[in-house]
Amino acid sequence: MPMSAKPRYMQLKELIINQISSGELKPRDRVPSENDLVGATGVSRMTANRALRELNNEGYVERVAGVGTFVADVMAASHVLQVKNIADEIHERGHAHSSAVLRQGRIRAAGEVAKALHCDSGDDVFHVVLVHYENGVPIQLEDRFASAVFAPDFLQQDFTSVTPSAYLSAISPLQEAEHVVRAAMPDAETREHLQIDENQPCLIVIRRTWAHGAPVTFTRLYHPANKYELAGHYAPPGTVKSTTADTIVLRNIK
Amino acid sequence: MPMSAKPRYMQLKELIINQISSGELKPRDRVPSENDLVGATGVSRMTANRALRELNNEGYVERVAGVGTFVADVMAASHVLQVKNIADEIHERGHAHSSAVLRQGRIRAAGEVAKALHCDSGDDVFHVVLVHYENGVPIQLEDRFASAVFAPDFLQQDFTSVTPSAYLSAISPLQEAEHVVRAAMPDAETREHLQIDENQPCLIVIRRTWAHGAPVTFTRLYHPANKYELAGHYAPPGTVKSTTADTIVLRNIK
DNA sequence: AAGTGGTCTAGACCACATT
DNA sequence: ATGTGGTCTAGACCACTTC
Repeated sequence: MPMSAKPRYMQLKELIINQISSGELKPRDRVPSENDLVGATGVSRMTANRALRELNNEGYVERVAGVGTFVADVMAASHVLQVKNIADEIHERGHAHSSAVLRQGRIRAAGEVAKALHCDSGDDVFHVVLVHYENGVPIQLEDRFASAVFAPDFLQQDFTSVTPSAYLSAISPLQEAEHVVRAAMPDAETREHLQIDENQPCLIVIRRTWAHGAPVTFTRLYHPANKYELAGHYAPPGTVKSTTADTIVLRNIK
Repeated sequence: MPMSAKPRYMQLKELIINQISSGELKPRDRVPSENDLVGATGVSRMTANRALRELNNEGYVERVAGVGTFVADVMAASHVLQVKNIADEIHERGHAHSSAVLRQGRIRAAGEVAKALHCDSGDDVFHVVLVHYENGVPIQLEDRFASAVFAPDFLQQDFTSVTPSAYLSAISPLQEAEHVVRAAMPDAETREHLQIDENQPCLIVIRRTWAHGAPVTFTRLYHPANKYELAGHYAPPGTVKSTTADTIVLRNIK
């Protein structure tokens, strides 16, 4: 009965998306099979198939023939503009990653930070500053704020072994991301931490991520402009099946 | 008869993609309807429907209920990392766009340019340099090289009325794009053209686009870093139906 | 053997555009 | 009136994994 405004496959999709968004279904959880949906909702199998197939194409779930359908892992994986872990990027280049934590604590949100995280000035948020090294060369200063309610164990983490990005991704899949890329001259402190040459700018990536409809992290990433650049490649869908979104990664210049 | 390696809907998709890639089907051309495919290939309508529906999701075609299916316009439109026309961006902000052509001619490809366009050193390529102004303020220096075989009328265009980007998009839909974002100090000439303050870096976007499997343009875009930034937003598929890829636009700071 | 996803069929009804 | 896409059904066969 296509009386209802929305088609049935769409209703099924929204049903499952809501369960994922609310946390009712967590990453790696099993999603109702096509036959489950047929039995539970009375649709035909083709309709259930379309719902799950589209959720798969959109990155919400993973399907394995003969096994089942599962909530997509970690995050909408390669979807969110390749929010790749800096440590993974470095390891993929065959280099050694290390990092130093300059600060890890609690801070009162104010101004830009409060605005970015949708909280009131004076609210407690977590704050971590660390420098990432590639083969001992500093390549990124990470200045990150995280909502306290979202990541209660934030202060107990050892961010030299698991990056903040990896830790936060493990807590909950990110659902939305906002990026800003800027160029600017570094201040004295940044220049020292990144060992930036005199008169060299830095490339700044500002990122905000959402989970469950609310912003959870606000991060500023500073990179020495003469050593690193952002690279992105887009190929038409279908040629590569892995992702529908563009991928952008930080890479060495030259 | 699912004897063939590839599923039939996939074969149909590839058939149509090939016709688009080869230029046999041009933007706005009518694509065979579902019933056409049923009659021509003997598949069921559901199979033809899936092929065309997926091509639509992937941006190759546009479908209009009651009318027909057509090759997607201009380019995989919003797909290629929102390769938006700078003039359109400025107009969307309600501002006035103007531009000045500094150079428009033929040049022998060499070094980086030859490599980027996959042609031999010494081959002729077109070269245009122009400055774009927003309300009279210079915001972008465009340094563009275009394959001569791809755009034979390049030298006859008036790029102050139609930007090179718009002109090239109209010739053929772009199929692949590569971006690099860097920060660097401008050289003296660039600083003068963009009226960049002393000691201010610029944000550089380097873009290469493909059509029909070969690179056709290679462009360097320089922006005053204290006035402009790149902003991108990613929302999960399904929430917004327009595009599956991220969108990144140049925008004012503050 | 049972369950899963992957695909395909041959019908069907609908809302909508064009003619 | 015809053709279009949009959706849905109730079956079917297959390859695969798990038990």
